[in-house]
Amino acid sequence: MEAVARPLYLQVREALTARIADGEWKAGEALPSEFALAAQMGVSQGTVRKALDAMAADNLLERRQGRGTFVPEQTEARSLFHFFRMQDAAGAPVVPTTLRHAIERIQAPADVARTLDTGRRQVWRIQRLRAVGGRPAIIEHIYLDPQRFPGLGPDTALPNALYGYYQSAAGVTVARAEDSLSAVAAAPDQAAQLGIAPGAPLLRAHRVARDLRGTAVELRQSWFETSFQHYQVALN
Amino acid sequence: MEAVARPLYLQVREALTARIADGEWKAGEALPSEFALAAQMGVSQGTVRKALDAMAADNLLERRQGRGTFVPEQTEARSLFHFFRMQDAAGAPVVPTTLRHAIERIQAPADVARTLDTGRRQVWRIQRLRAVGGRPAIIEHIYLDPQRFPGLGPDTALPNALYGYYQSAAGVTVARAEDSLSAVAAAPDQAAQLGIAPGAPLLRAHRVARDLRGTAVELRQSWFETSFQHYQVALN
DNA sequence: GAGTGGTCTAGACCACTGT
DNA sequence: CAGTGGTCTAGACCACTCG
Repeated sequence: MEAVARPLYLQVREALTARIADGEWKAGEALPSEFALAAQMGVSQGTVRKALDAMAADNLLERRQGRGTFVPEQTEARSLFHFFRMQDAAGAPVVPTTLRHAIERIQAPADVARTLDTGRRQVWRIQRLRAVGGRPAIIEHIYLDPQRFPGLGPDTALPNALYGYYQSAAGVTVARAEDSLSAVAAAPDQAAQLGIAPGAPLLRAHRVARDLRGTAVELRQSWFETSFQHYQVALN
Repeated sequence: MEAVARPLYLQVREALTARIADGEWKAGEALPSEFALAAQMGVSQGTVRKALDAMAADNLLERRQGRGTFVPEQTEARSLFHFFRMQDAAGAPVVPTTLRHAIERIQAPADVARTLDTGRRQVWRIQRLRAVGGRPAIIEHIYLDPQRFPGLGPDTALPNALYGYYQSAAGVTVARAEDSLSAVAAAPDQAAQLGIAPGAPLLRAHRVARDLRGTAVELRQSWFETSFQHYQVALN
């Protein structure tokens, strides 16, 4: 049984995605020109263009007229724009800072082990308390597979935006994520950290982040104090 | 001062969007073929195709190979898929039913009047209590401008999915929306309606829905009881 | 079989970037 | 200036739908 032939431009797209995932071009570097890629892959320039345009639409590439086609860098601004949806009452993006964090190696909870496919191995858990406008506002629990993040340790210094760190330190590119949102009551220890009353409402986000190949690389739980910030979603 | 010439395919896209908004083709009807449109508008078929593809990507059109290019109908399935993001614990889409509703004409709160641009006029407010799996789970307050919905009255029978009603009864197509999410404590009357404890956490969504021209046509506040359903968001 | 959108190619010209 | 992506055109062929 032969699979149905997929369109050429999708094959080109997958081949290029795989080459990026393999590190053939690193973050910030340019791919060869459309004509060069077309010659390499034995297709027309128009077909390469269609593949590149589709990848750019999914934020897997950045095209700059007159310069080239680039593998995006997970800069802090880019991470915030794509993967952080909190805005203040005026609709302006919110930039959180980290007040404190802790990194531990723990036995993976069942759902974490299942999602990250870590089997019986231990996982890293990063806990962070983050502030918005100087005020404690976000609690995060982040789970990572030590096999994919060998450089991580209890004393690793972490930047504000983790996805840039994943990329530069472990070669892991977060390409997309899914958030599952609900409202929960603040537990006593959460309330103490955030300086609010126990039982006060918090917005909880359960996130699975995936790399270019679609493999889950991060599981994150966040609790947001939403009296002065909102989670913004565009629907169309 | 002449504005910079925009690309032809964007001009084509805007012209077609305006013609759809004007009702030249109604929901469910097909546009002329690519070649016919190209001849009409004096551009090549490839340029029309680029405009149509972009509109299809934004859910403004539906293309079906061998059949034609259609103006989408706001069926219940489509509305749910595009504008309702609740899923149950298993990740399956949730289909709410309406338990009861009330339609009143009220003085518009300031933010409603500003968003819908109704000035000093009164507005319609639709209140609904909705159930998921037979269990009260969602409270909605929906604000509409009577000038855009002249057929609406206190005794109007409403279907489950309002956006289909907007389209068929008032010729208003909801093309996109923005949700702003936060967590709040249930007020006593809300708790009573939902059968939960006062102060229990609810997920609140503040929505502005816009038509094809980008004009705000609906303002909606929803409160979700999220112990058995979640608001799902894809990020990329 | 006629008509539709989907794919693929080829080539021309424009707009922007860096040297 | 050379090289890049962006736009526009033209034409061929394929896959699907319907009568």
